[in-house]
Amino acid sequence: MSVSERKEREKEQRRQEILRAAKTVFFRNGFEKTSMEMVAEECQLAKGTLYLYFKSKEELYLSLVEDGIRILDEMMEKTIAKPLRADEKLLALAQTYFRFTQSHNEHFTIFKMIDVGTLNGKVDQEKLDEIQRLRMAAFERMEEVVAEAIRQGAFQTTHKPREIVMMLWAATFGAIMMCADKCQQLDMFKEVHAEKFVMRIASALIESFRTANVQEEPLGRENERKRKTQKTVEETEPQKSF
Amino acid sequence: MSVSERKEREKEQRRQEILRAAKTVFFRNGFEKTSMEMVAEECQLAKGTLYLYFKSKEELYLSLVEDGIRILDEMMEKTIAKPLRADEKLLALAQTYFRFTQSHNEHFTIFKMIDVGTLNGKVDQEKLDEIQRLRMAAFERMEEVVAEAIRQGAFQTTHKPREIVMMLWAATFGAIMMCADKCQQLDMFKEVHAEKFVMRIASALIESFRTANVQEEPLGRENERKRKTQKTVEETEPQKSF
Amino acid sequence: MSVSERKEREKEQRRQEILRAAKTVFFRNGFEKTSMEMVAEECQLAKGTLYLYFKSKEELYLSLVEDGIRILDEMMEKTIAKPLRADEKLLALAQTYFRFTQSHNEHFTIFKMIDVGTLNGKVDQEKLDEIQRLRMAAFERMEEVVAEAIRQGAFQTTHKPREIVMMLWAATFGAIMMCADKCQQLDMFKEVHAEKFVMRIASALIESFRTANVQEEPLGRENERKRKTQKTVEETEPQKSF
Amino acid sequence: MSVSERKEREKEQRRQEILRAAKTVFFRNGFEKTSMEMVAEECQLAKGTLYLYFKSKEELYLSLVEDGIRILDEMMEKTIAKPLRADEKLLALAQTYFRFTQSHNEHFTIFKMIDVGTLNGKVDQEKLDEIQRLRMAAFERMEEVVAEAIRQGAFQTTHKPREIVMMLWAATFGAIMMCADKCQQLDMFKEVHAEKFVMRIASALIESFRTANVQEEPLGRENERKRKTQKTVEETEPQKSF
DNA sequence: TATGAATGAGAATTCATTCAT
DNA sequence: AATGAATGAATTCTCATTCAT
Repeated sequence: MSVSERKEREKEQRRQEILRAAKTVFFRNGFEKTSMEMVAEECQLAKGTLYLYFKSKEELYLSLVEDGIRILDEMMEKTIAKPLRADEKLLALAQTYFRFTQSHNEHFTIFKMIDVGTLNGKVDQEKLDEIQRLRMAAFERMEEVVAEAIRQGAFQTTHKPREIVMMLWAATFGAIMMCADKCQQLDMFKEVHAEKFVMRIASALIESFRTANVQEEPLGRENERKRKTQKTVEETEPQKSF
Repeated sequence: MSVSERKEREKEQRRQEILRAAKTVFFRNGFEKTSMEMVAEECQLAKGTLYLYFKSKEELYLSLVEDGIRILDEMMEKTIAKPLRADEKLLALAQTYFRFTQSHNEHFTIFKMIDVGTLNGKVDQEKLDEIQRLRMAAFERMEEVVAEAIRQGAFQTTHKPREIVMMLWAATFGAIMMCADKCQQLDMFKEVHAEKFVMRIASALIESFRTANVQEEPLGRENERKRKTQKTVEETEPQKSF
Repeated sequence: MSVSERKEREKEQRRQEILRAAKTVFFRNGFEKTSMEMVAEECQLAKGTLYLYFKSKEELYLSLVEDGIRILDEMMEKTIAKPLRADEKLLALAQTYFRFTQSHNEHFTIFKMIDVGTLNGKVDQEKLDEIQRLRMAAFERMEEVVAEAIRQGAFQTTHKPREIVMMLWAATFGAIMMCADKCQQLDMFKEVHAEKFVMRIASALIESFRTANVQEEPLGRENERKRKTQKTVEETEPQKSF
Repeated sequence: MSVSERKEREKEQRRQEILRAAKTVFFRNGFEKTSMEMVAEECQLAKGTLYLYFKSKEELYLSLVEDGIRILDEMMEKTIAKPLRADEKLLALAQTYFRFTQSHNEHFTIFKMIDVGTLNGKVDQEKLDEIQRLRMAAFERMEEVVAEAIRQGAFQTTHKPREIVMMLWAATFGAIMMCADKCQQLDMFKEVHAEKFVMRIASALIESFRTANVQEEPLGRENERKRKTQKTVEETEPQKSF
């Protein structure tokens, strides 16, 4: 037993070492400009060995994405566990997302490299599903927090919890992207204090949930077809309010 | 004259035809996974012909980006020209951005695919500068609108106009990204009415600018170093408010 | 008549202009690295036009070679016409060859670019023959000079005139090549006075023809087969004299 | 050890096999007209494999040149080691050069095909330097032989040893070139016994070194500028003697 | 006659993946 | 399990030549 256990452990270590190397070089060069040869060199293994641990370059990439998501997930879990009010937690979660992109810049940069969708057919569907599941789980946890905030009366909004999470997530993501290096970053964004910037957007949104907006209506697209036909002002002219 | 004019026009048409084909296939496969061969096939020309109109694959790609930015720029200009109040214009601009991403989905998708690093040294710096200039110009126009809103007393915020534009832009971008097809889109986003979603986020932000937030401080990073040393709660713990 | 004459003249001028342009760019870039496009640009004509005057890139090249040979031929003719003793003329001819390579460096460099033999099948055999004929003619004229030198008693050698010309030509050619730029020139040759160097070699050889060398035997290979079989020392060991 | 040794040996053999194939096809077609595909076919390997052994087509070519020079160098070394008088050795060296061009015709032909410009920037400067060094070394060894001949009183010439080597080398090279197959060889040269021809020229030159030529002056170009200005007869008119 | 747009057959090189050892 | 040599399809780009105008 002890022998096979050690072997198992060593195998896992090797796998981790490959992932580390891949993270380094993918981050440095991007997905397409990184060759398996480069990964092999970085971790001092032979090219062929990589294929004992990962079925393809795509699968290696996807494993990194998975790792990154797990890390983010754990960070968010810890934040949720903190003794804060529900509405405070939401802001803290935005901060957590931002801090993840800073402390795990490689992982975040790697996320952005390719659309996971492109990998369809090149990797186990199973693995893609697992990632989708992980991301959903994070969302659901956040929904819980929002639901609590509503129960506690912190939010008066008529939006559903899920919608609130989506809005918060989207805005936070946009803020982070704009500040991220390695993007087609506009000069002006180089000068802002990234964390403050992200937090300001997130808290502005959260603030807006505290007071009910009477014009709020569901964000769903159920009645979309009908609307299309009647061509309301709303679709052709800017909406002046909600 | 007439002959050379016609030739000129035909040449421009051919160029446009290549751009159309390129847009189609770059949109479908992304930059790296698209070969010049594929573009050539799409527009029924020989591979070599493409090089009569574009110096390299990178330049062809960048021309698409440039076109897209010009289109967006024009759309935004028209919105700004509308007889609306300044604060209404800001919302209308967010909508314009969104509508651009819908009606010119290929262009928008192509924006996102760009990895600036790939283009370095392969494209005229001139062209890159021109694009940067266009993007800056759009921002500056939006700043004007914000400045007007402040002058009109619609916004009480102490933020500088530029900061407001950045926040609005970032949030809108994030919202659009989350709803965009080709992203690692989460299932839940498939179910929202994209335009409403984007507009809701934008208007929530705009709303927050109407009332001064007393805790507001500049977003710049000037005093970053000092802060680093004194390690305030703000940097290690989630901020509870602004 | 006058009209067709003018046309004829213009056509010839155009041809010359193309040749001039080709000479310039072939010299600058070499045969392979020169494209017809470059030639066209240099002479401000369209690519297609070049093919009205020259059947192919190879034929254009060969025409340059032909021109060069004609120039050299004329220069040699003038030298031969000078009122010098026959043996002096031979030295003068070596000098003429050298001076041709200096004053018509482009032509000479172009000579060396490709083996004329490689053009077989890519150009009119006729043209190849014409070039061969021109080169032979030059040789025959030199033979005449040598024959005269022998008749005048300047040379005591038992070599046939043709052999003497060949030796002189070969040595002169070698000397010029060694001093030529654009070759894989050894450093040391950069420091010699090229003309003196060439002339010294030529005159050393000419000097050697003044006195009969008793061991001289014909340079022909008639009896080669026989020799091969008997394997003399001469073939395996260095010959100590002739 | 034995395993890795065998692998090492096999790898070297493969390298040699590629070099052999490359020699064959480069010899047949020249550098530009040979494609890596052709080399690959000749040695029954895949195109990509060539790049495991040679960084580029240029490097493969240069390796052949290097090999050739090494072979010639060894042959010359053996000749120099022979128990001959210094002046006899010089003749023997010319013969050695000639014999190299016969027994290693491919290598010699490949020498001539090289257009150094093509290799610039595509090959390790180191390798180019090594080749330059090898060629210089050969020259220096020959200089030694000449210096000895002078010490032994065989040569009365006032030329410096280096100049003598250069003259001998240039003339021998010219003679060999004229007889070489793949050149724009004149018909008449097909009929001479190449070795005799080469040797005759070399020995004529060597003979001329035995007796001092009173008019000898240094071949250097130190005082070139002065001469340019005073425009002596020597520069415009053929020199009648030395 | 002159043009120059279009062609399409290559060229060099890269690299994910396989497989014999 | 680990290796790394070998593969060969794919990619970008070039250019001599043709041909409709």
